[in-house]
Amino acid sequence: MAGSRITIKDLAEKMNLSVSTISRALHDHPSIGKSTTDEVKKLAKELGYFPNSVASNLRRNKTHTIGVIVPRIDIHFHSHAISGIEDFAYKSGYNVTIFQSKDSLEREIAITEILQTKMVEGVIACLGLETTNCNHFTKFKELNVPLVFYDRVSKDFEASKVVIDDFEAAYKATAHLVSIGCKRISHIAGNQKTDIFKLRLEGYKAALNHYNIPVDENLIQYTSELSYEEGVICAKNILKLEVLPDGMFCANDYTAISAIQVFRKANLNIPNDIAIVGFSNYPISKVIEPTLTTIDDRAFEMGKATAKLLIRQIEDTDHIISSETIVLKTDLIIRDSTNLKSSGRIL
Amino acid sequence: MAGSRITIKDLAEKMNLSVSTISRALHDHPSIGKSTTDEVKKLAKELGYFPNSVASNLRRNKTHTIGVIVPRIDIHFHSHAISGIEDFAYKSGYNVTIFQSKDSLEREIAITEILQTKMVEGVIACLGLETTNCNHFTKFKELNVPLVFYDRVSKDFEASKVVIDDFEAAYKATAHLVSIGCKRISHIAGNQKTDIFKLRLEGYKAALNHYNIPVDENLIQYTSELSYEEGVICAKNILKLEVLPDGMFCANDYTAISAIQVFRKANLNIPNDIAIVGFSNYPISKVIEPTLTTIDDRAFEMGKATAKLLIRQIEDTDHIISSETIVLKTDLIIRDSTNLKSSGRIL
DNA sequence: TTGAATTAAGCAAACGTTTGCGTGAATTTT
DNA sequence: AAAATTCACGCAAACGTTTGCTTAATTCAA
Repeated sequence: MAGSRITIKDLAEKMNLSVSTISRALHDHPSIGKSTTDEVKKLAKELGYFPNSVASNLRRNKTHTIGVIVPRIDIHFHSHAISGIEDFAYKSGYNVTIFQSKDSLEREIAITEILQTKMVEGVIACLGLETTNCNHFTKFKELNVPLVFYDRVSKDFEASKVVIDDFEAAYKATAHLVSIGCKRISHIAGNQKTDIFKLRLEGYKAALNHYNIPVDENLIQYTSELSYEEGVICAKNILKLEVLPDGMFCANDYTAISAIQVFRKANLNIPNDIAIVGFSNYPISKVIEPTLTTIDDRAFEMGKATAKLLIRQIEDTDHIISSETIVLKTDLIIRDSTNLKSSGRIL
Repeated sequence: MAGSRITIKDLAEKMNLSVSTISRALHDHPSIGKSTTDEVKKLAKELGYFPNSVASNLRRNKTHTIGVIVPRIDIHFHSHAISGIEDFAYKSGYNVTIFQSKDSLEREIAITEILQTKMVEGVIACLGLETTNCNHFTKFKELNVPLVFYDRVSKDFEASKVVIDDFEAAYKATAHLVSIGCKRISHIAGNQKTDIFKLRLEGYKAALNHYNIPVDENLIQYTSELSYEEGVICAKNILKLEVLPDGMFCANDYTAISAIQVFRKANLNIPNDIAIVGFSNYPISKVIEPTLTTIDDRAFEMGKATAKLLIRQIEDTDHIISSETIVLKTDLIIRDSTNLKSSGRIL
């Protein structure tokens, strides 16, 4: 499509210089005279020359491009992570090419194959739900292209990772419920094929254990996608119990919100009858009524940290780093959904 | 970084064939014998050969890459639009490289310059808030690289565009308020430097005119970013009026929600005291209490339509299309925030 | 049994840069 | 004034593909 793009060759002909001289002049190479350098640049500007980075990439074996694979772009968490990735990458002179796996293993594999052909200098990935093994990522190791996973990572695959401490966050959330006096704490869990949701469940259980509260499987609802709709179903299931819980930790904010609403429609008071903690700090959480206590998952920060780590590995020429795992701190944001009124439950 | 990538040349040497034969065999060129074609492919697979698309791109003058410029990725609307873009592009064999302008004109310009060097085959852009003229996009025209704007477009710049009919949507939203009996309708407006927000204001005014309701500037609140926080301020300003409005059309959902909450805290009933319509159909809108009547802005569809139009133009070899504008229909989604109880206001 | 057509492959240029090496000329050193 | 150094630039290969043009061998038609 490049209509009649000006090339270095054109400049060379116009100036009766060799292409190598032009190239060097444009890069301020010291072996080119100051005056010619200036004239070359001047002419380049006049003619509207701009370099063809594809050619340059080929020759220099560098693309300054990183490939990003996410399940879906339109999920709040990922769009924020991607924003962090793009922002850091841009400032470091890298471009990001984005692919969504749509949680399909097949598509995820196809994407890795595309990335392989594109000479990307690094890859960032967040695993799809269907992904249980990471064999399709080994090619990047073989090719020496740095790879960093974020959020949904594989325990079994040795690679750099950036995660939040889901276990600790869930523990913290559950402990918070205990600390305000909850004795029967329910949990809406995510897909247990995904480590992060497994960890959230484990953190929940660990906190209960620590406070000598028996784990009651009846209080645990499992979902496959943690969708709002699934949350409604889970909450309704909870309502069917003979003895209701007095606290609830949900593996994301959507389910927490649906639970709030189902419970309120059943004339339960949040937090006094059931205190609720979500996970992710979605914008909605500070707007819902009551505002939702939740875990801030640091999506933007995570994206930024991921890009930073990746670029460090790309630019670490002596390949000393083999793999590195960064665990980001989370924050428990306490809001009204766990803010018991003094008139509330007796501790 | 490409450690020891297998190239066509390697295959050629191993098989005592020329590189051109290998290349043709890999592409099922008819002038290569069936048997050699098969053998070449077999060896390619064995050795783990995969093409270097950078080299191929350079030679063929095609990158199958489209560049996307958005203000921010982490805004719900854009993340959905990008999702639509990526999805359609992927299925059509294109990759997307994403940049966020952060609403900075300077950065937007810098991005267009980067894109120019990258041989992208097409560009999709949503203008940043600071962008008032589009001179930095003319280079794409000159280079014959197709360009499609979406959502925030420039009236003065001739190019393909995909938009929703903001005027009609705003008109529809306002008319809906009138239809349920509102007589004093307020508006929270967006940045008037941006066409879409101007159109929303105009649609609002047009509907009032049509129903012979005088436009009262006191009822119109202007914001610069339509943020939640600005919405709170606007709503509080409205509360200071001597005569309160009985309806309100907000240029986005965030401000609508903040208004709902401010009004409720002031002991006003939504919708009976003030009925409220938002804009964009953010996920939060169907979850807030009361659920919010709003305009569905078709973000995903818009992204998809944009990518479709762009790719059509890329592949339209005889460059017949000069520019095309697609206007997407919007839907008014009626929910509780305008669902007057029969016990409500007397019509 | 020729000549023509077909088949299967190779040669080499091209895409636009970058870069190691080479080379005269100008400048400096001794 | 000769030698050494520096300066400013050119030559040509290279990055990995693709592709127009040839070419040699085979097959076919008459």
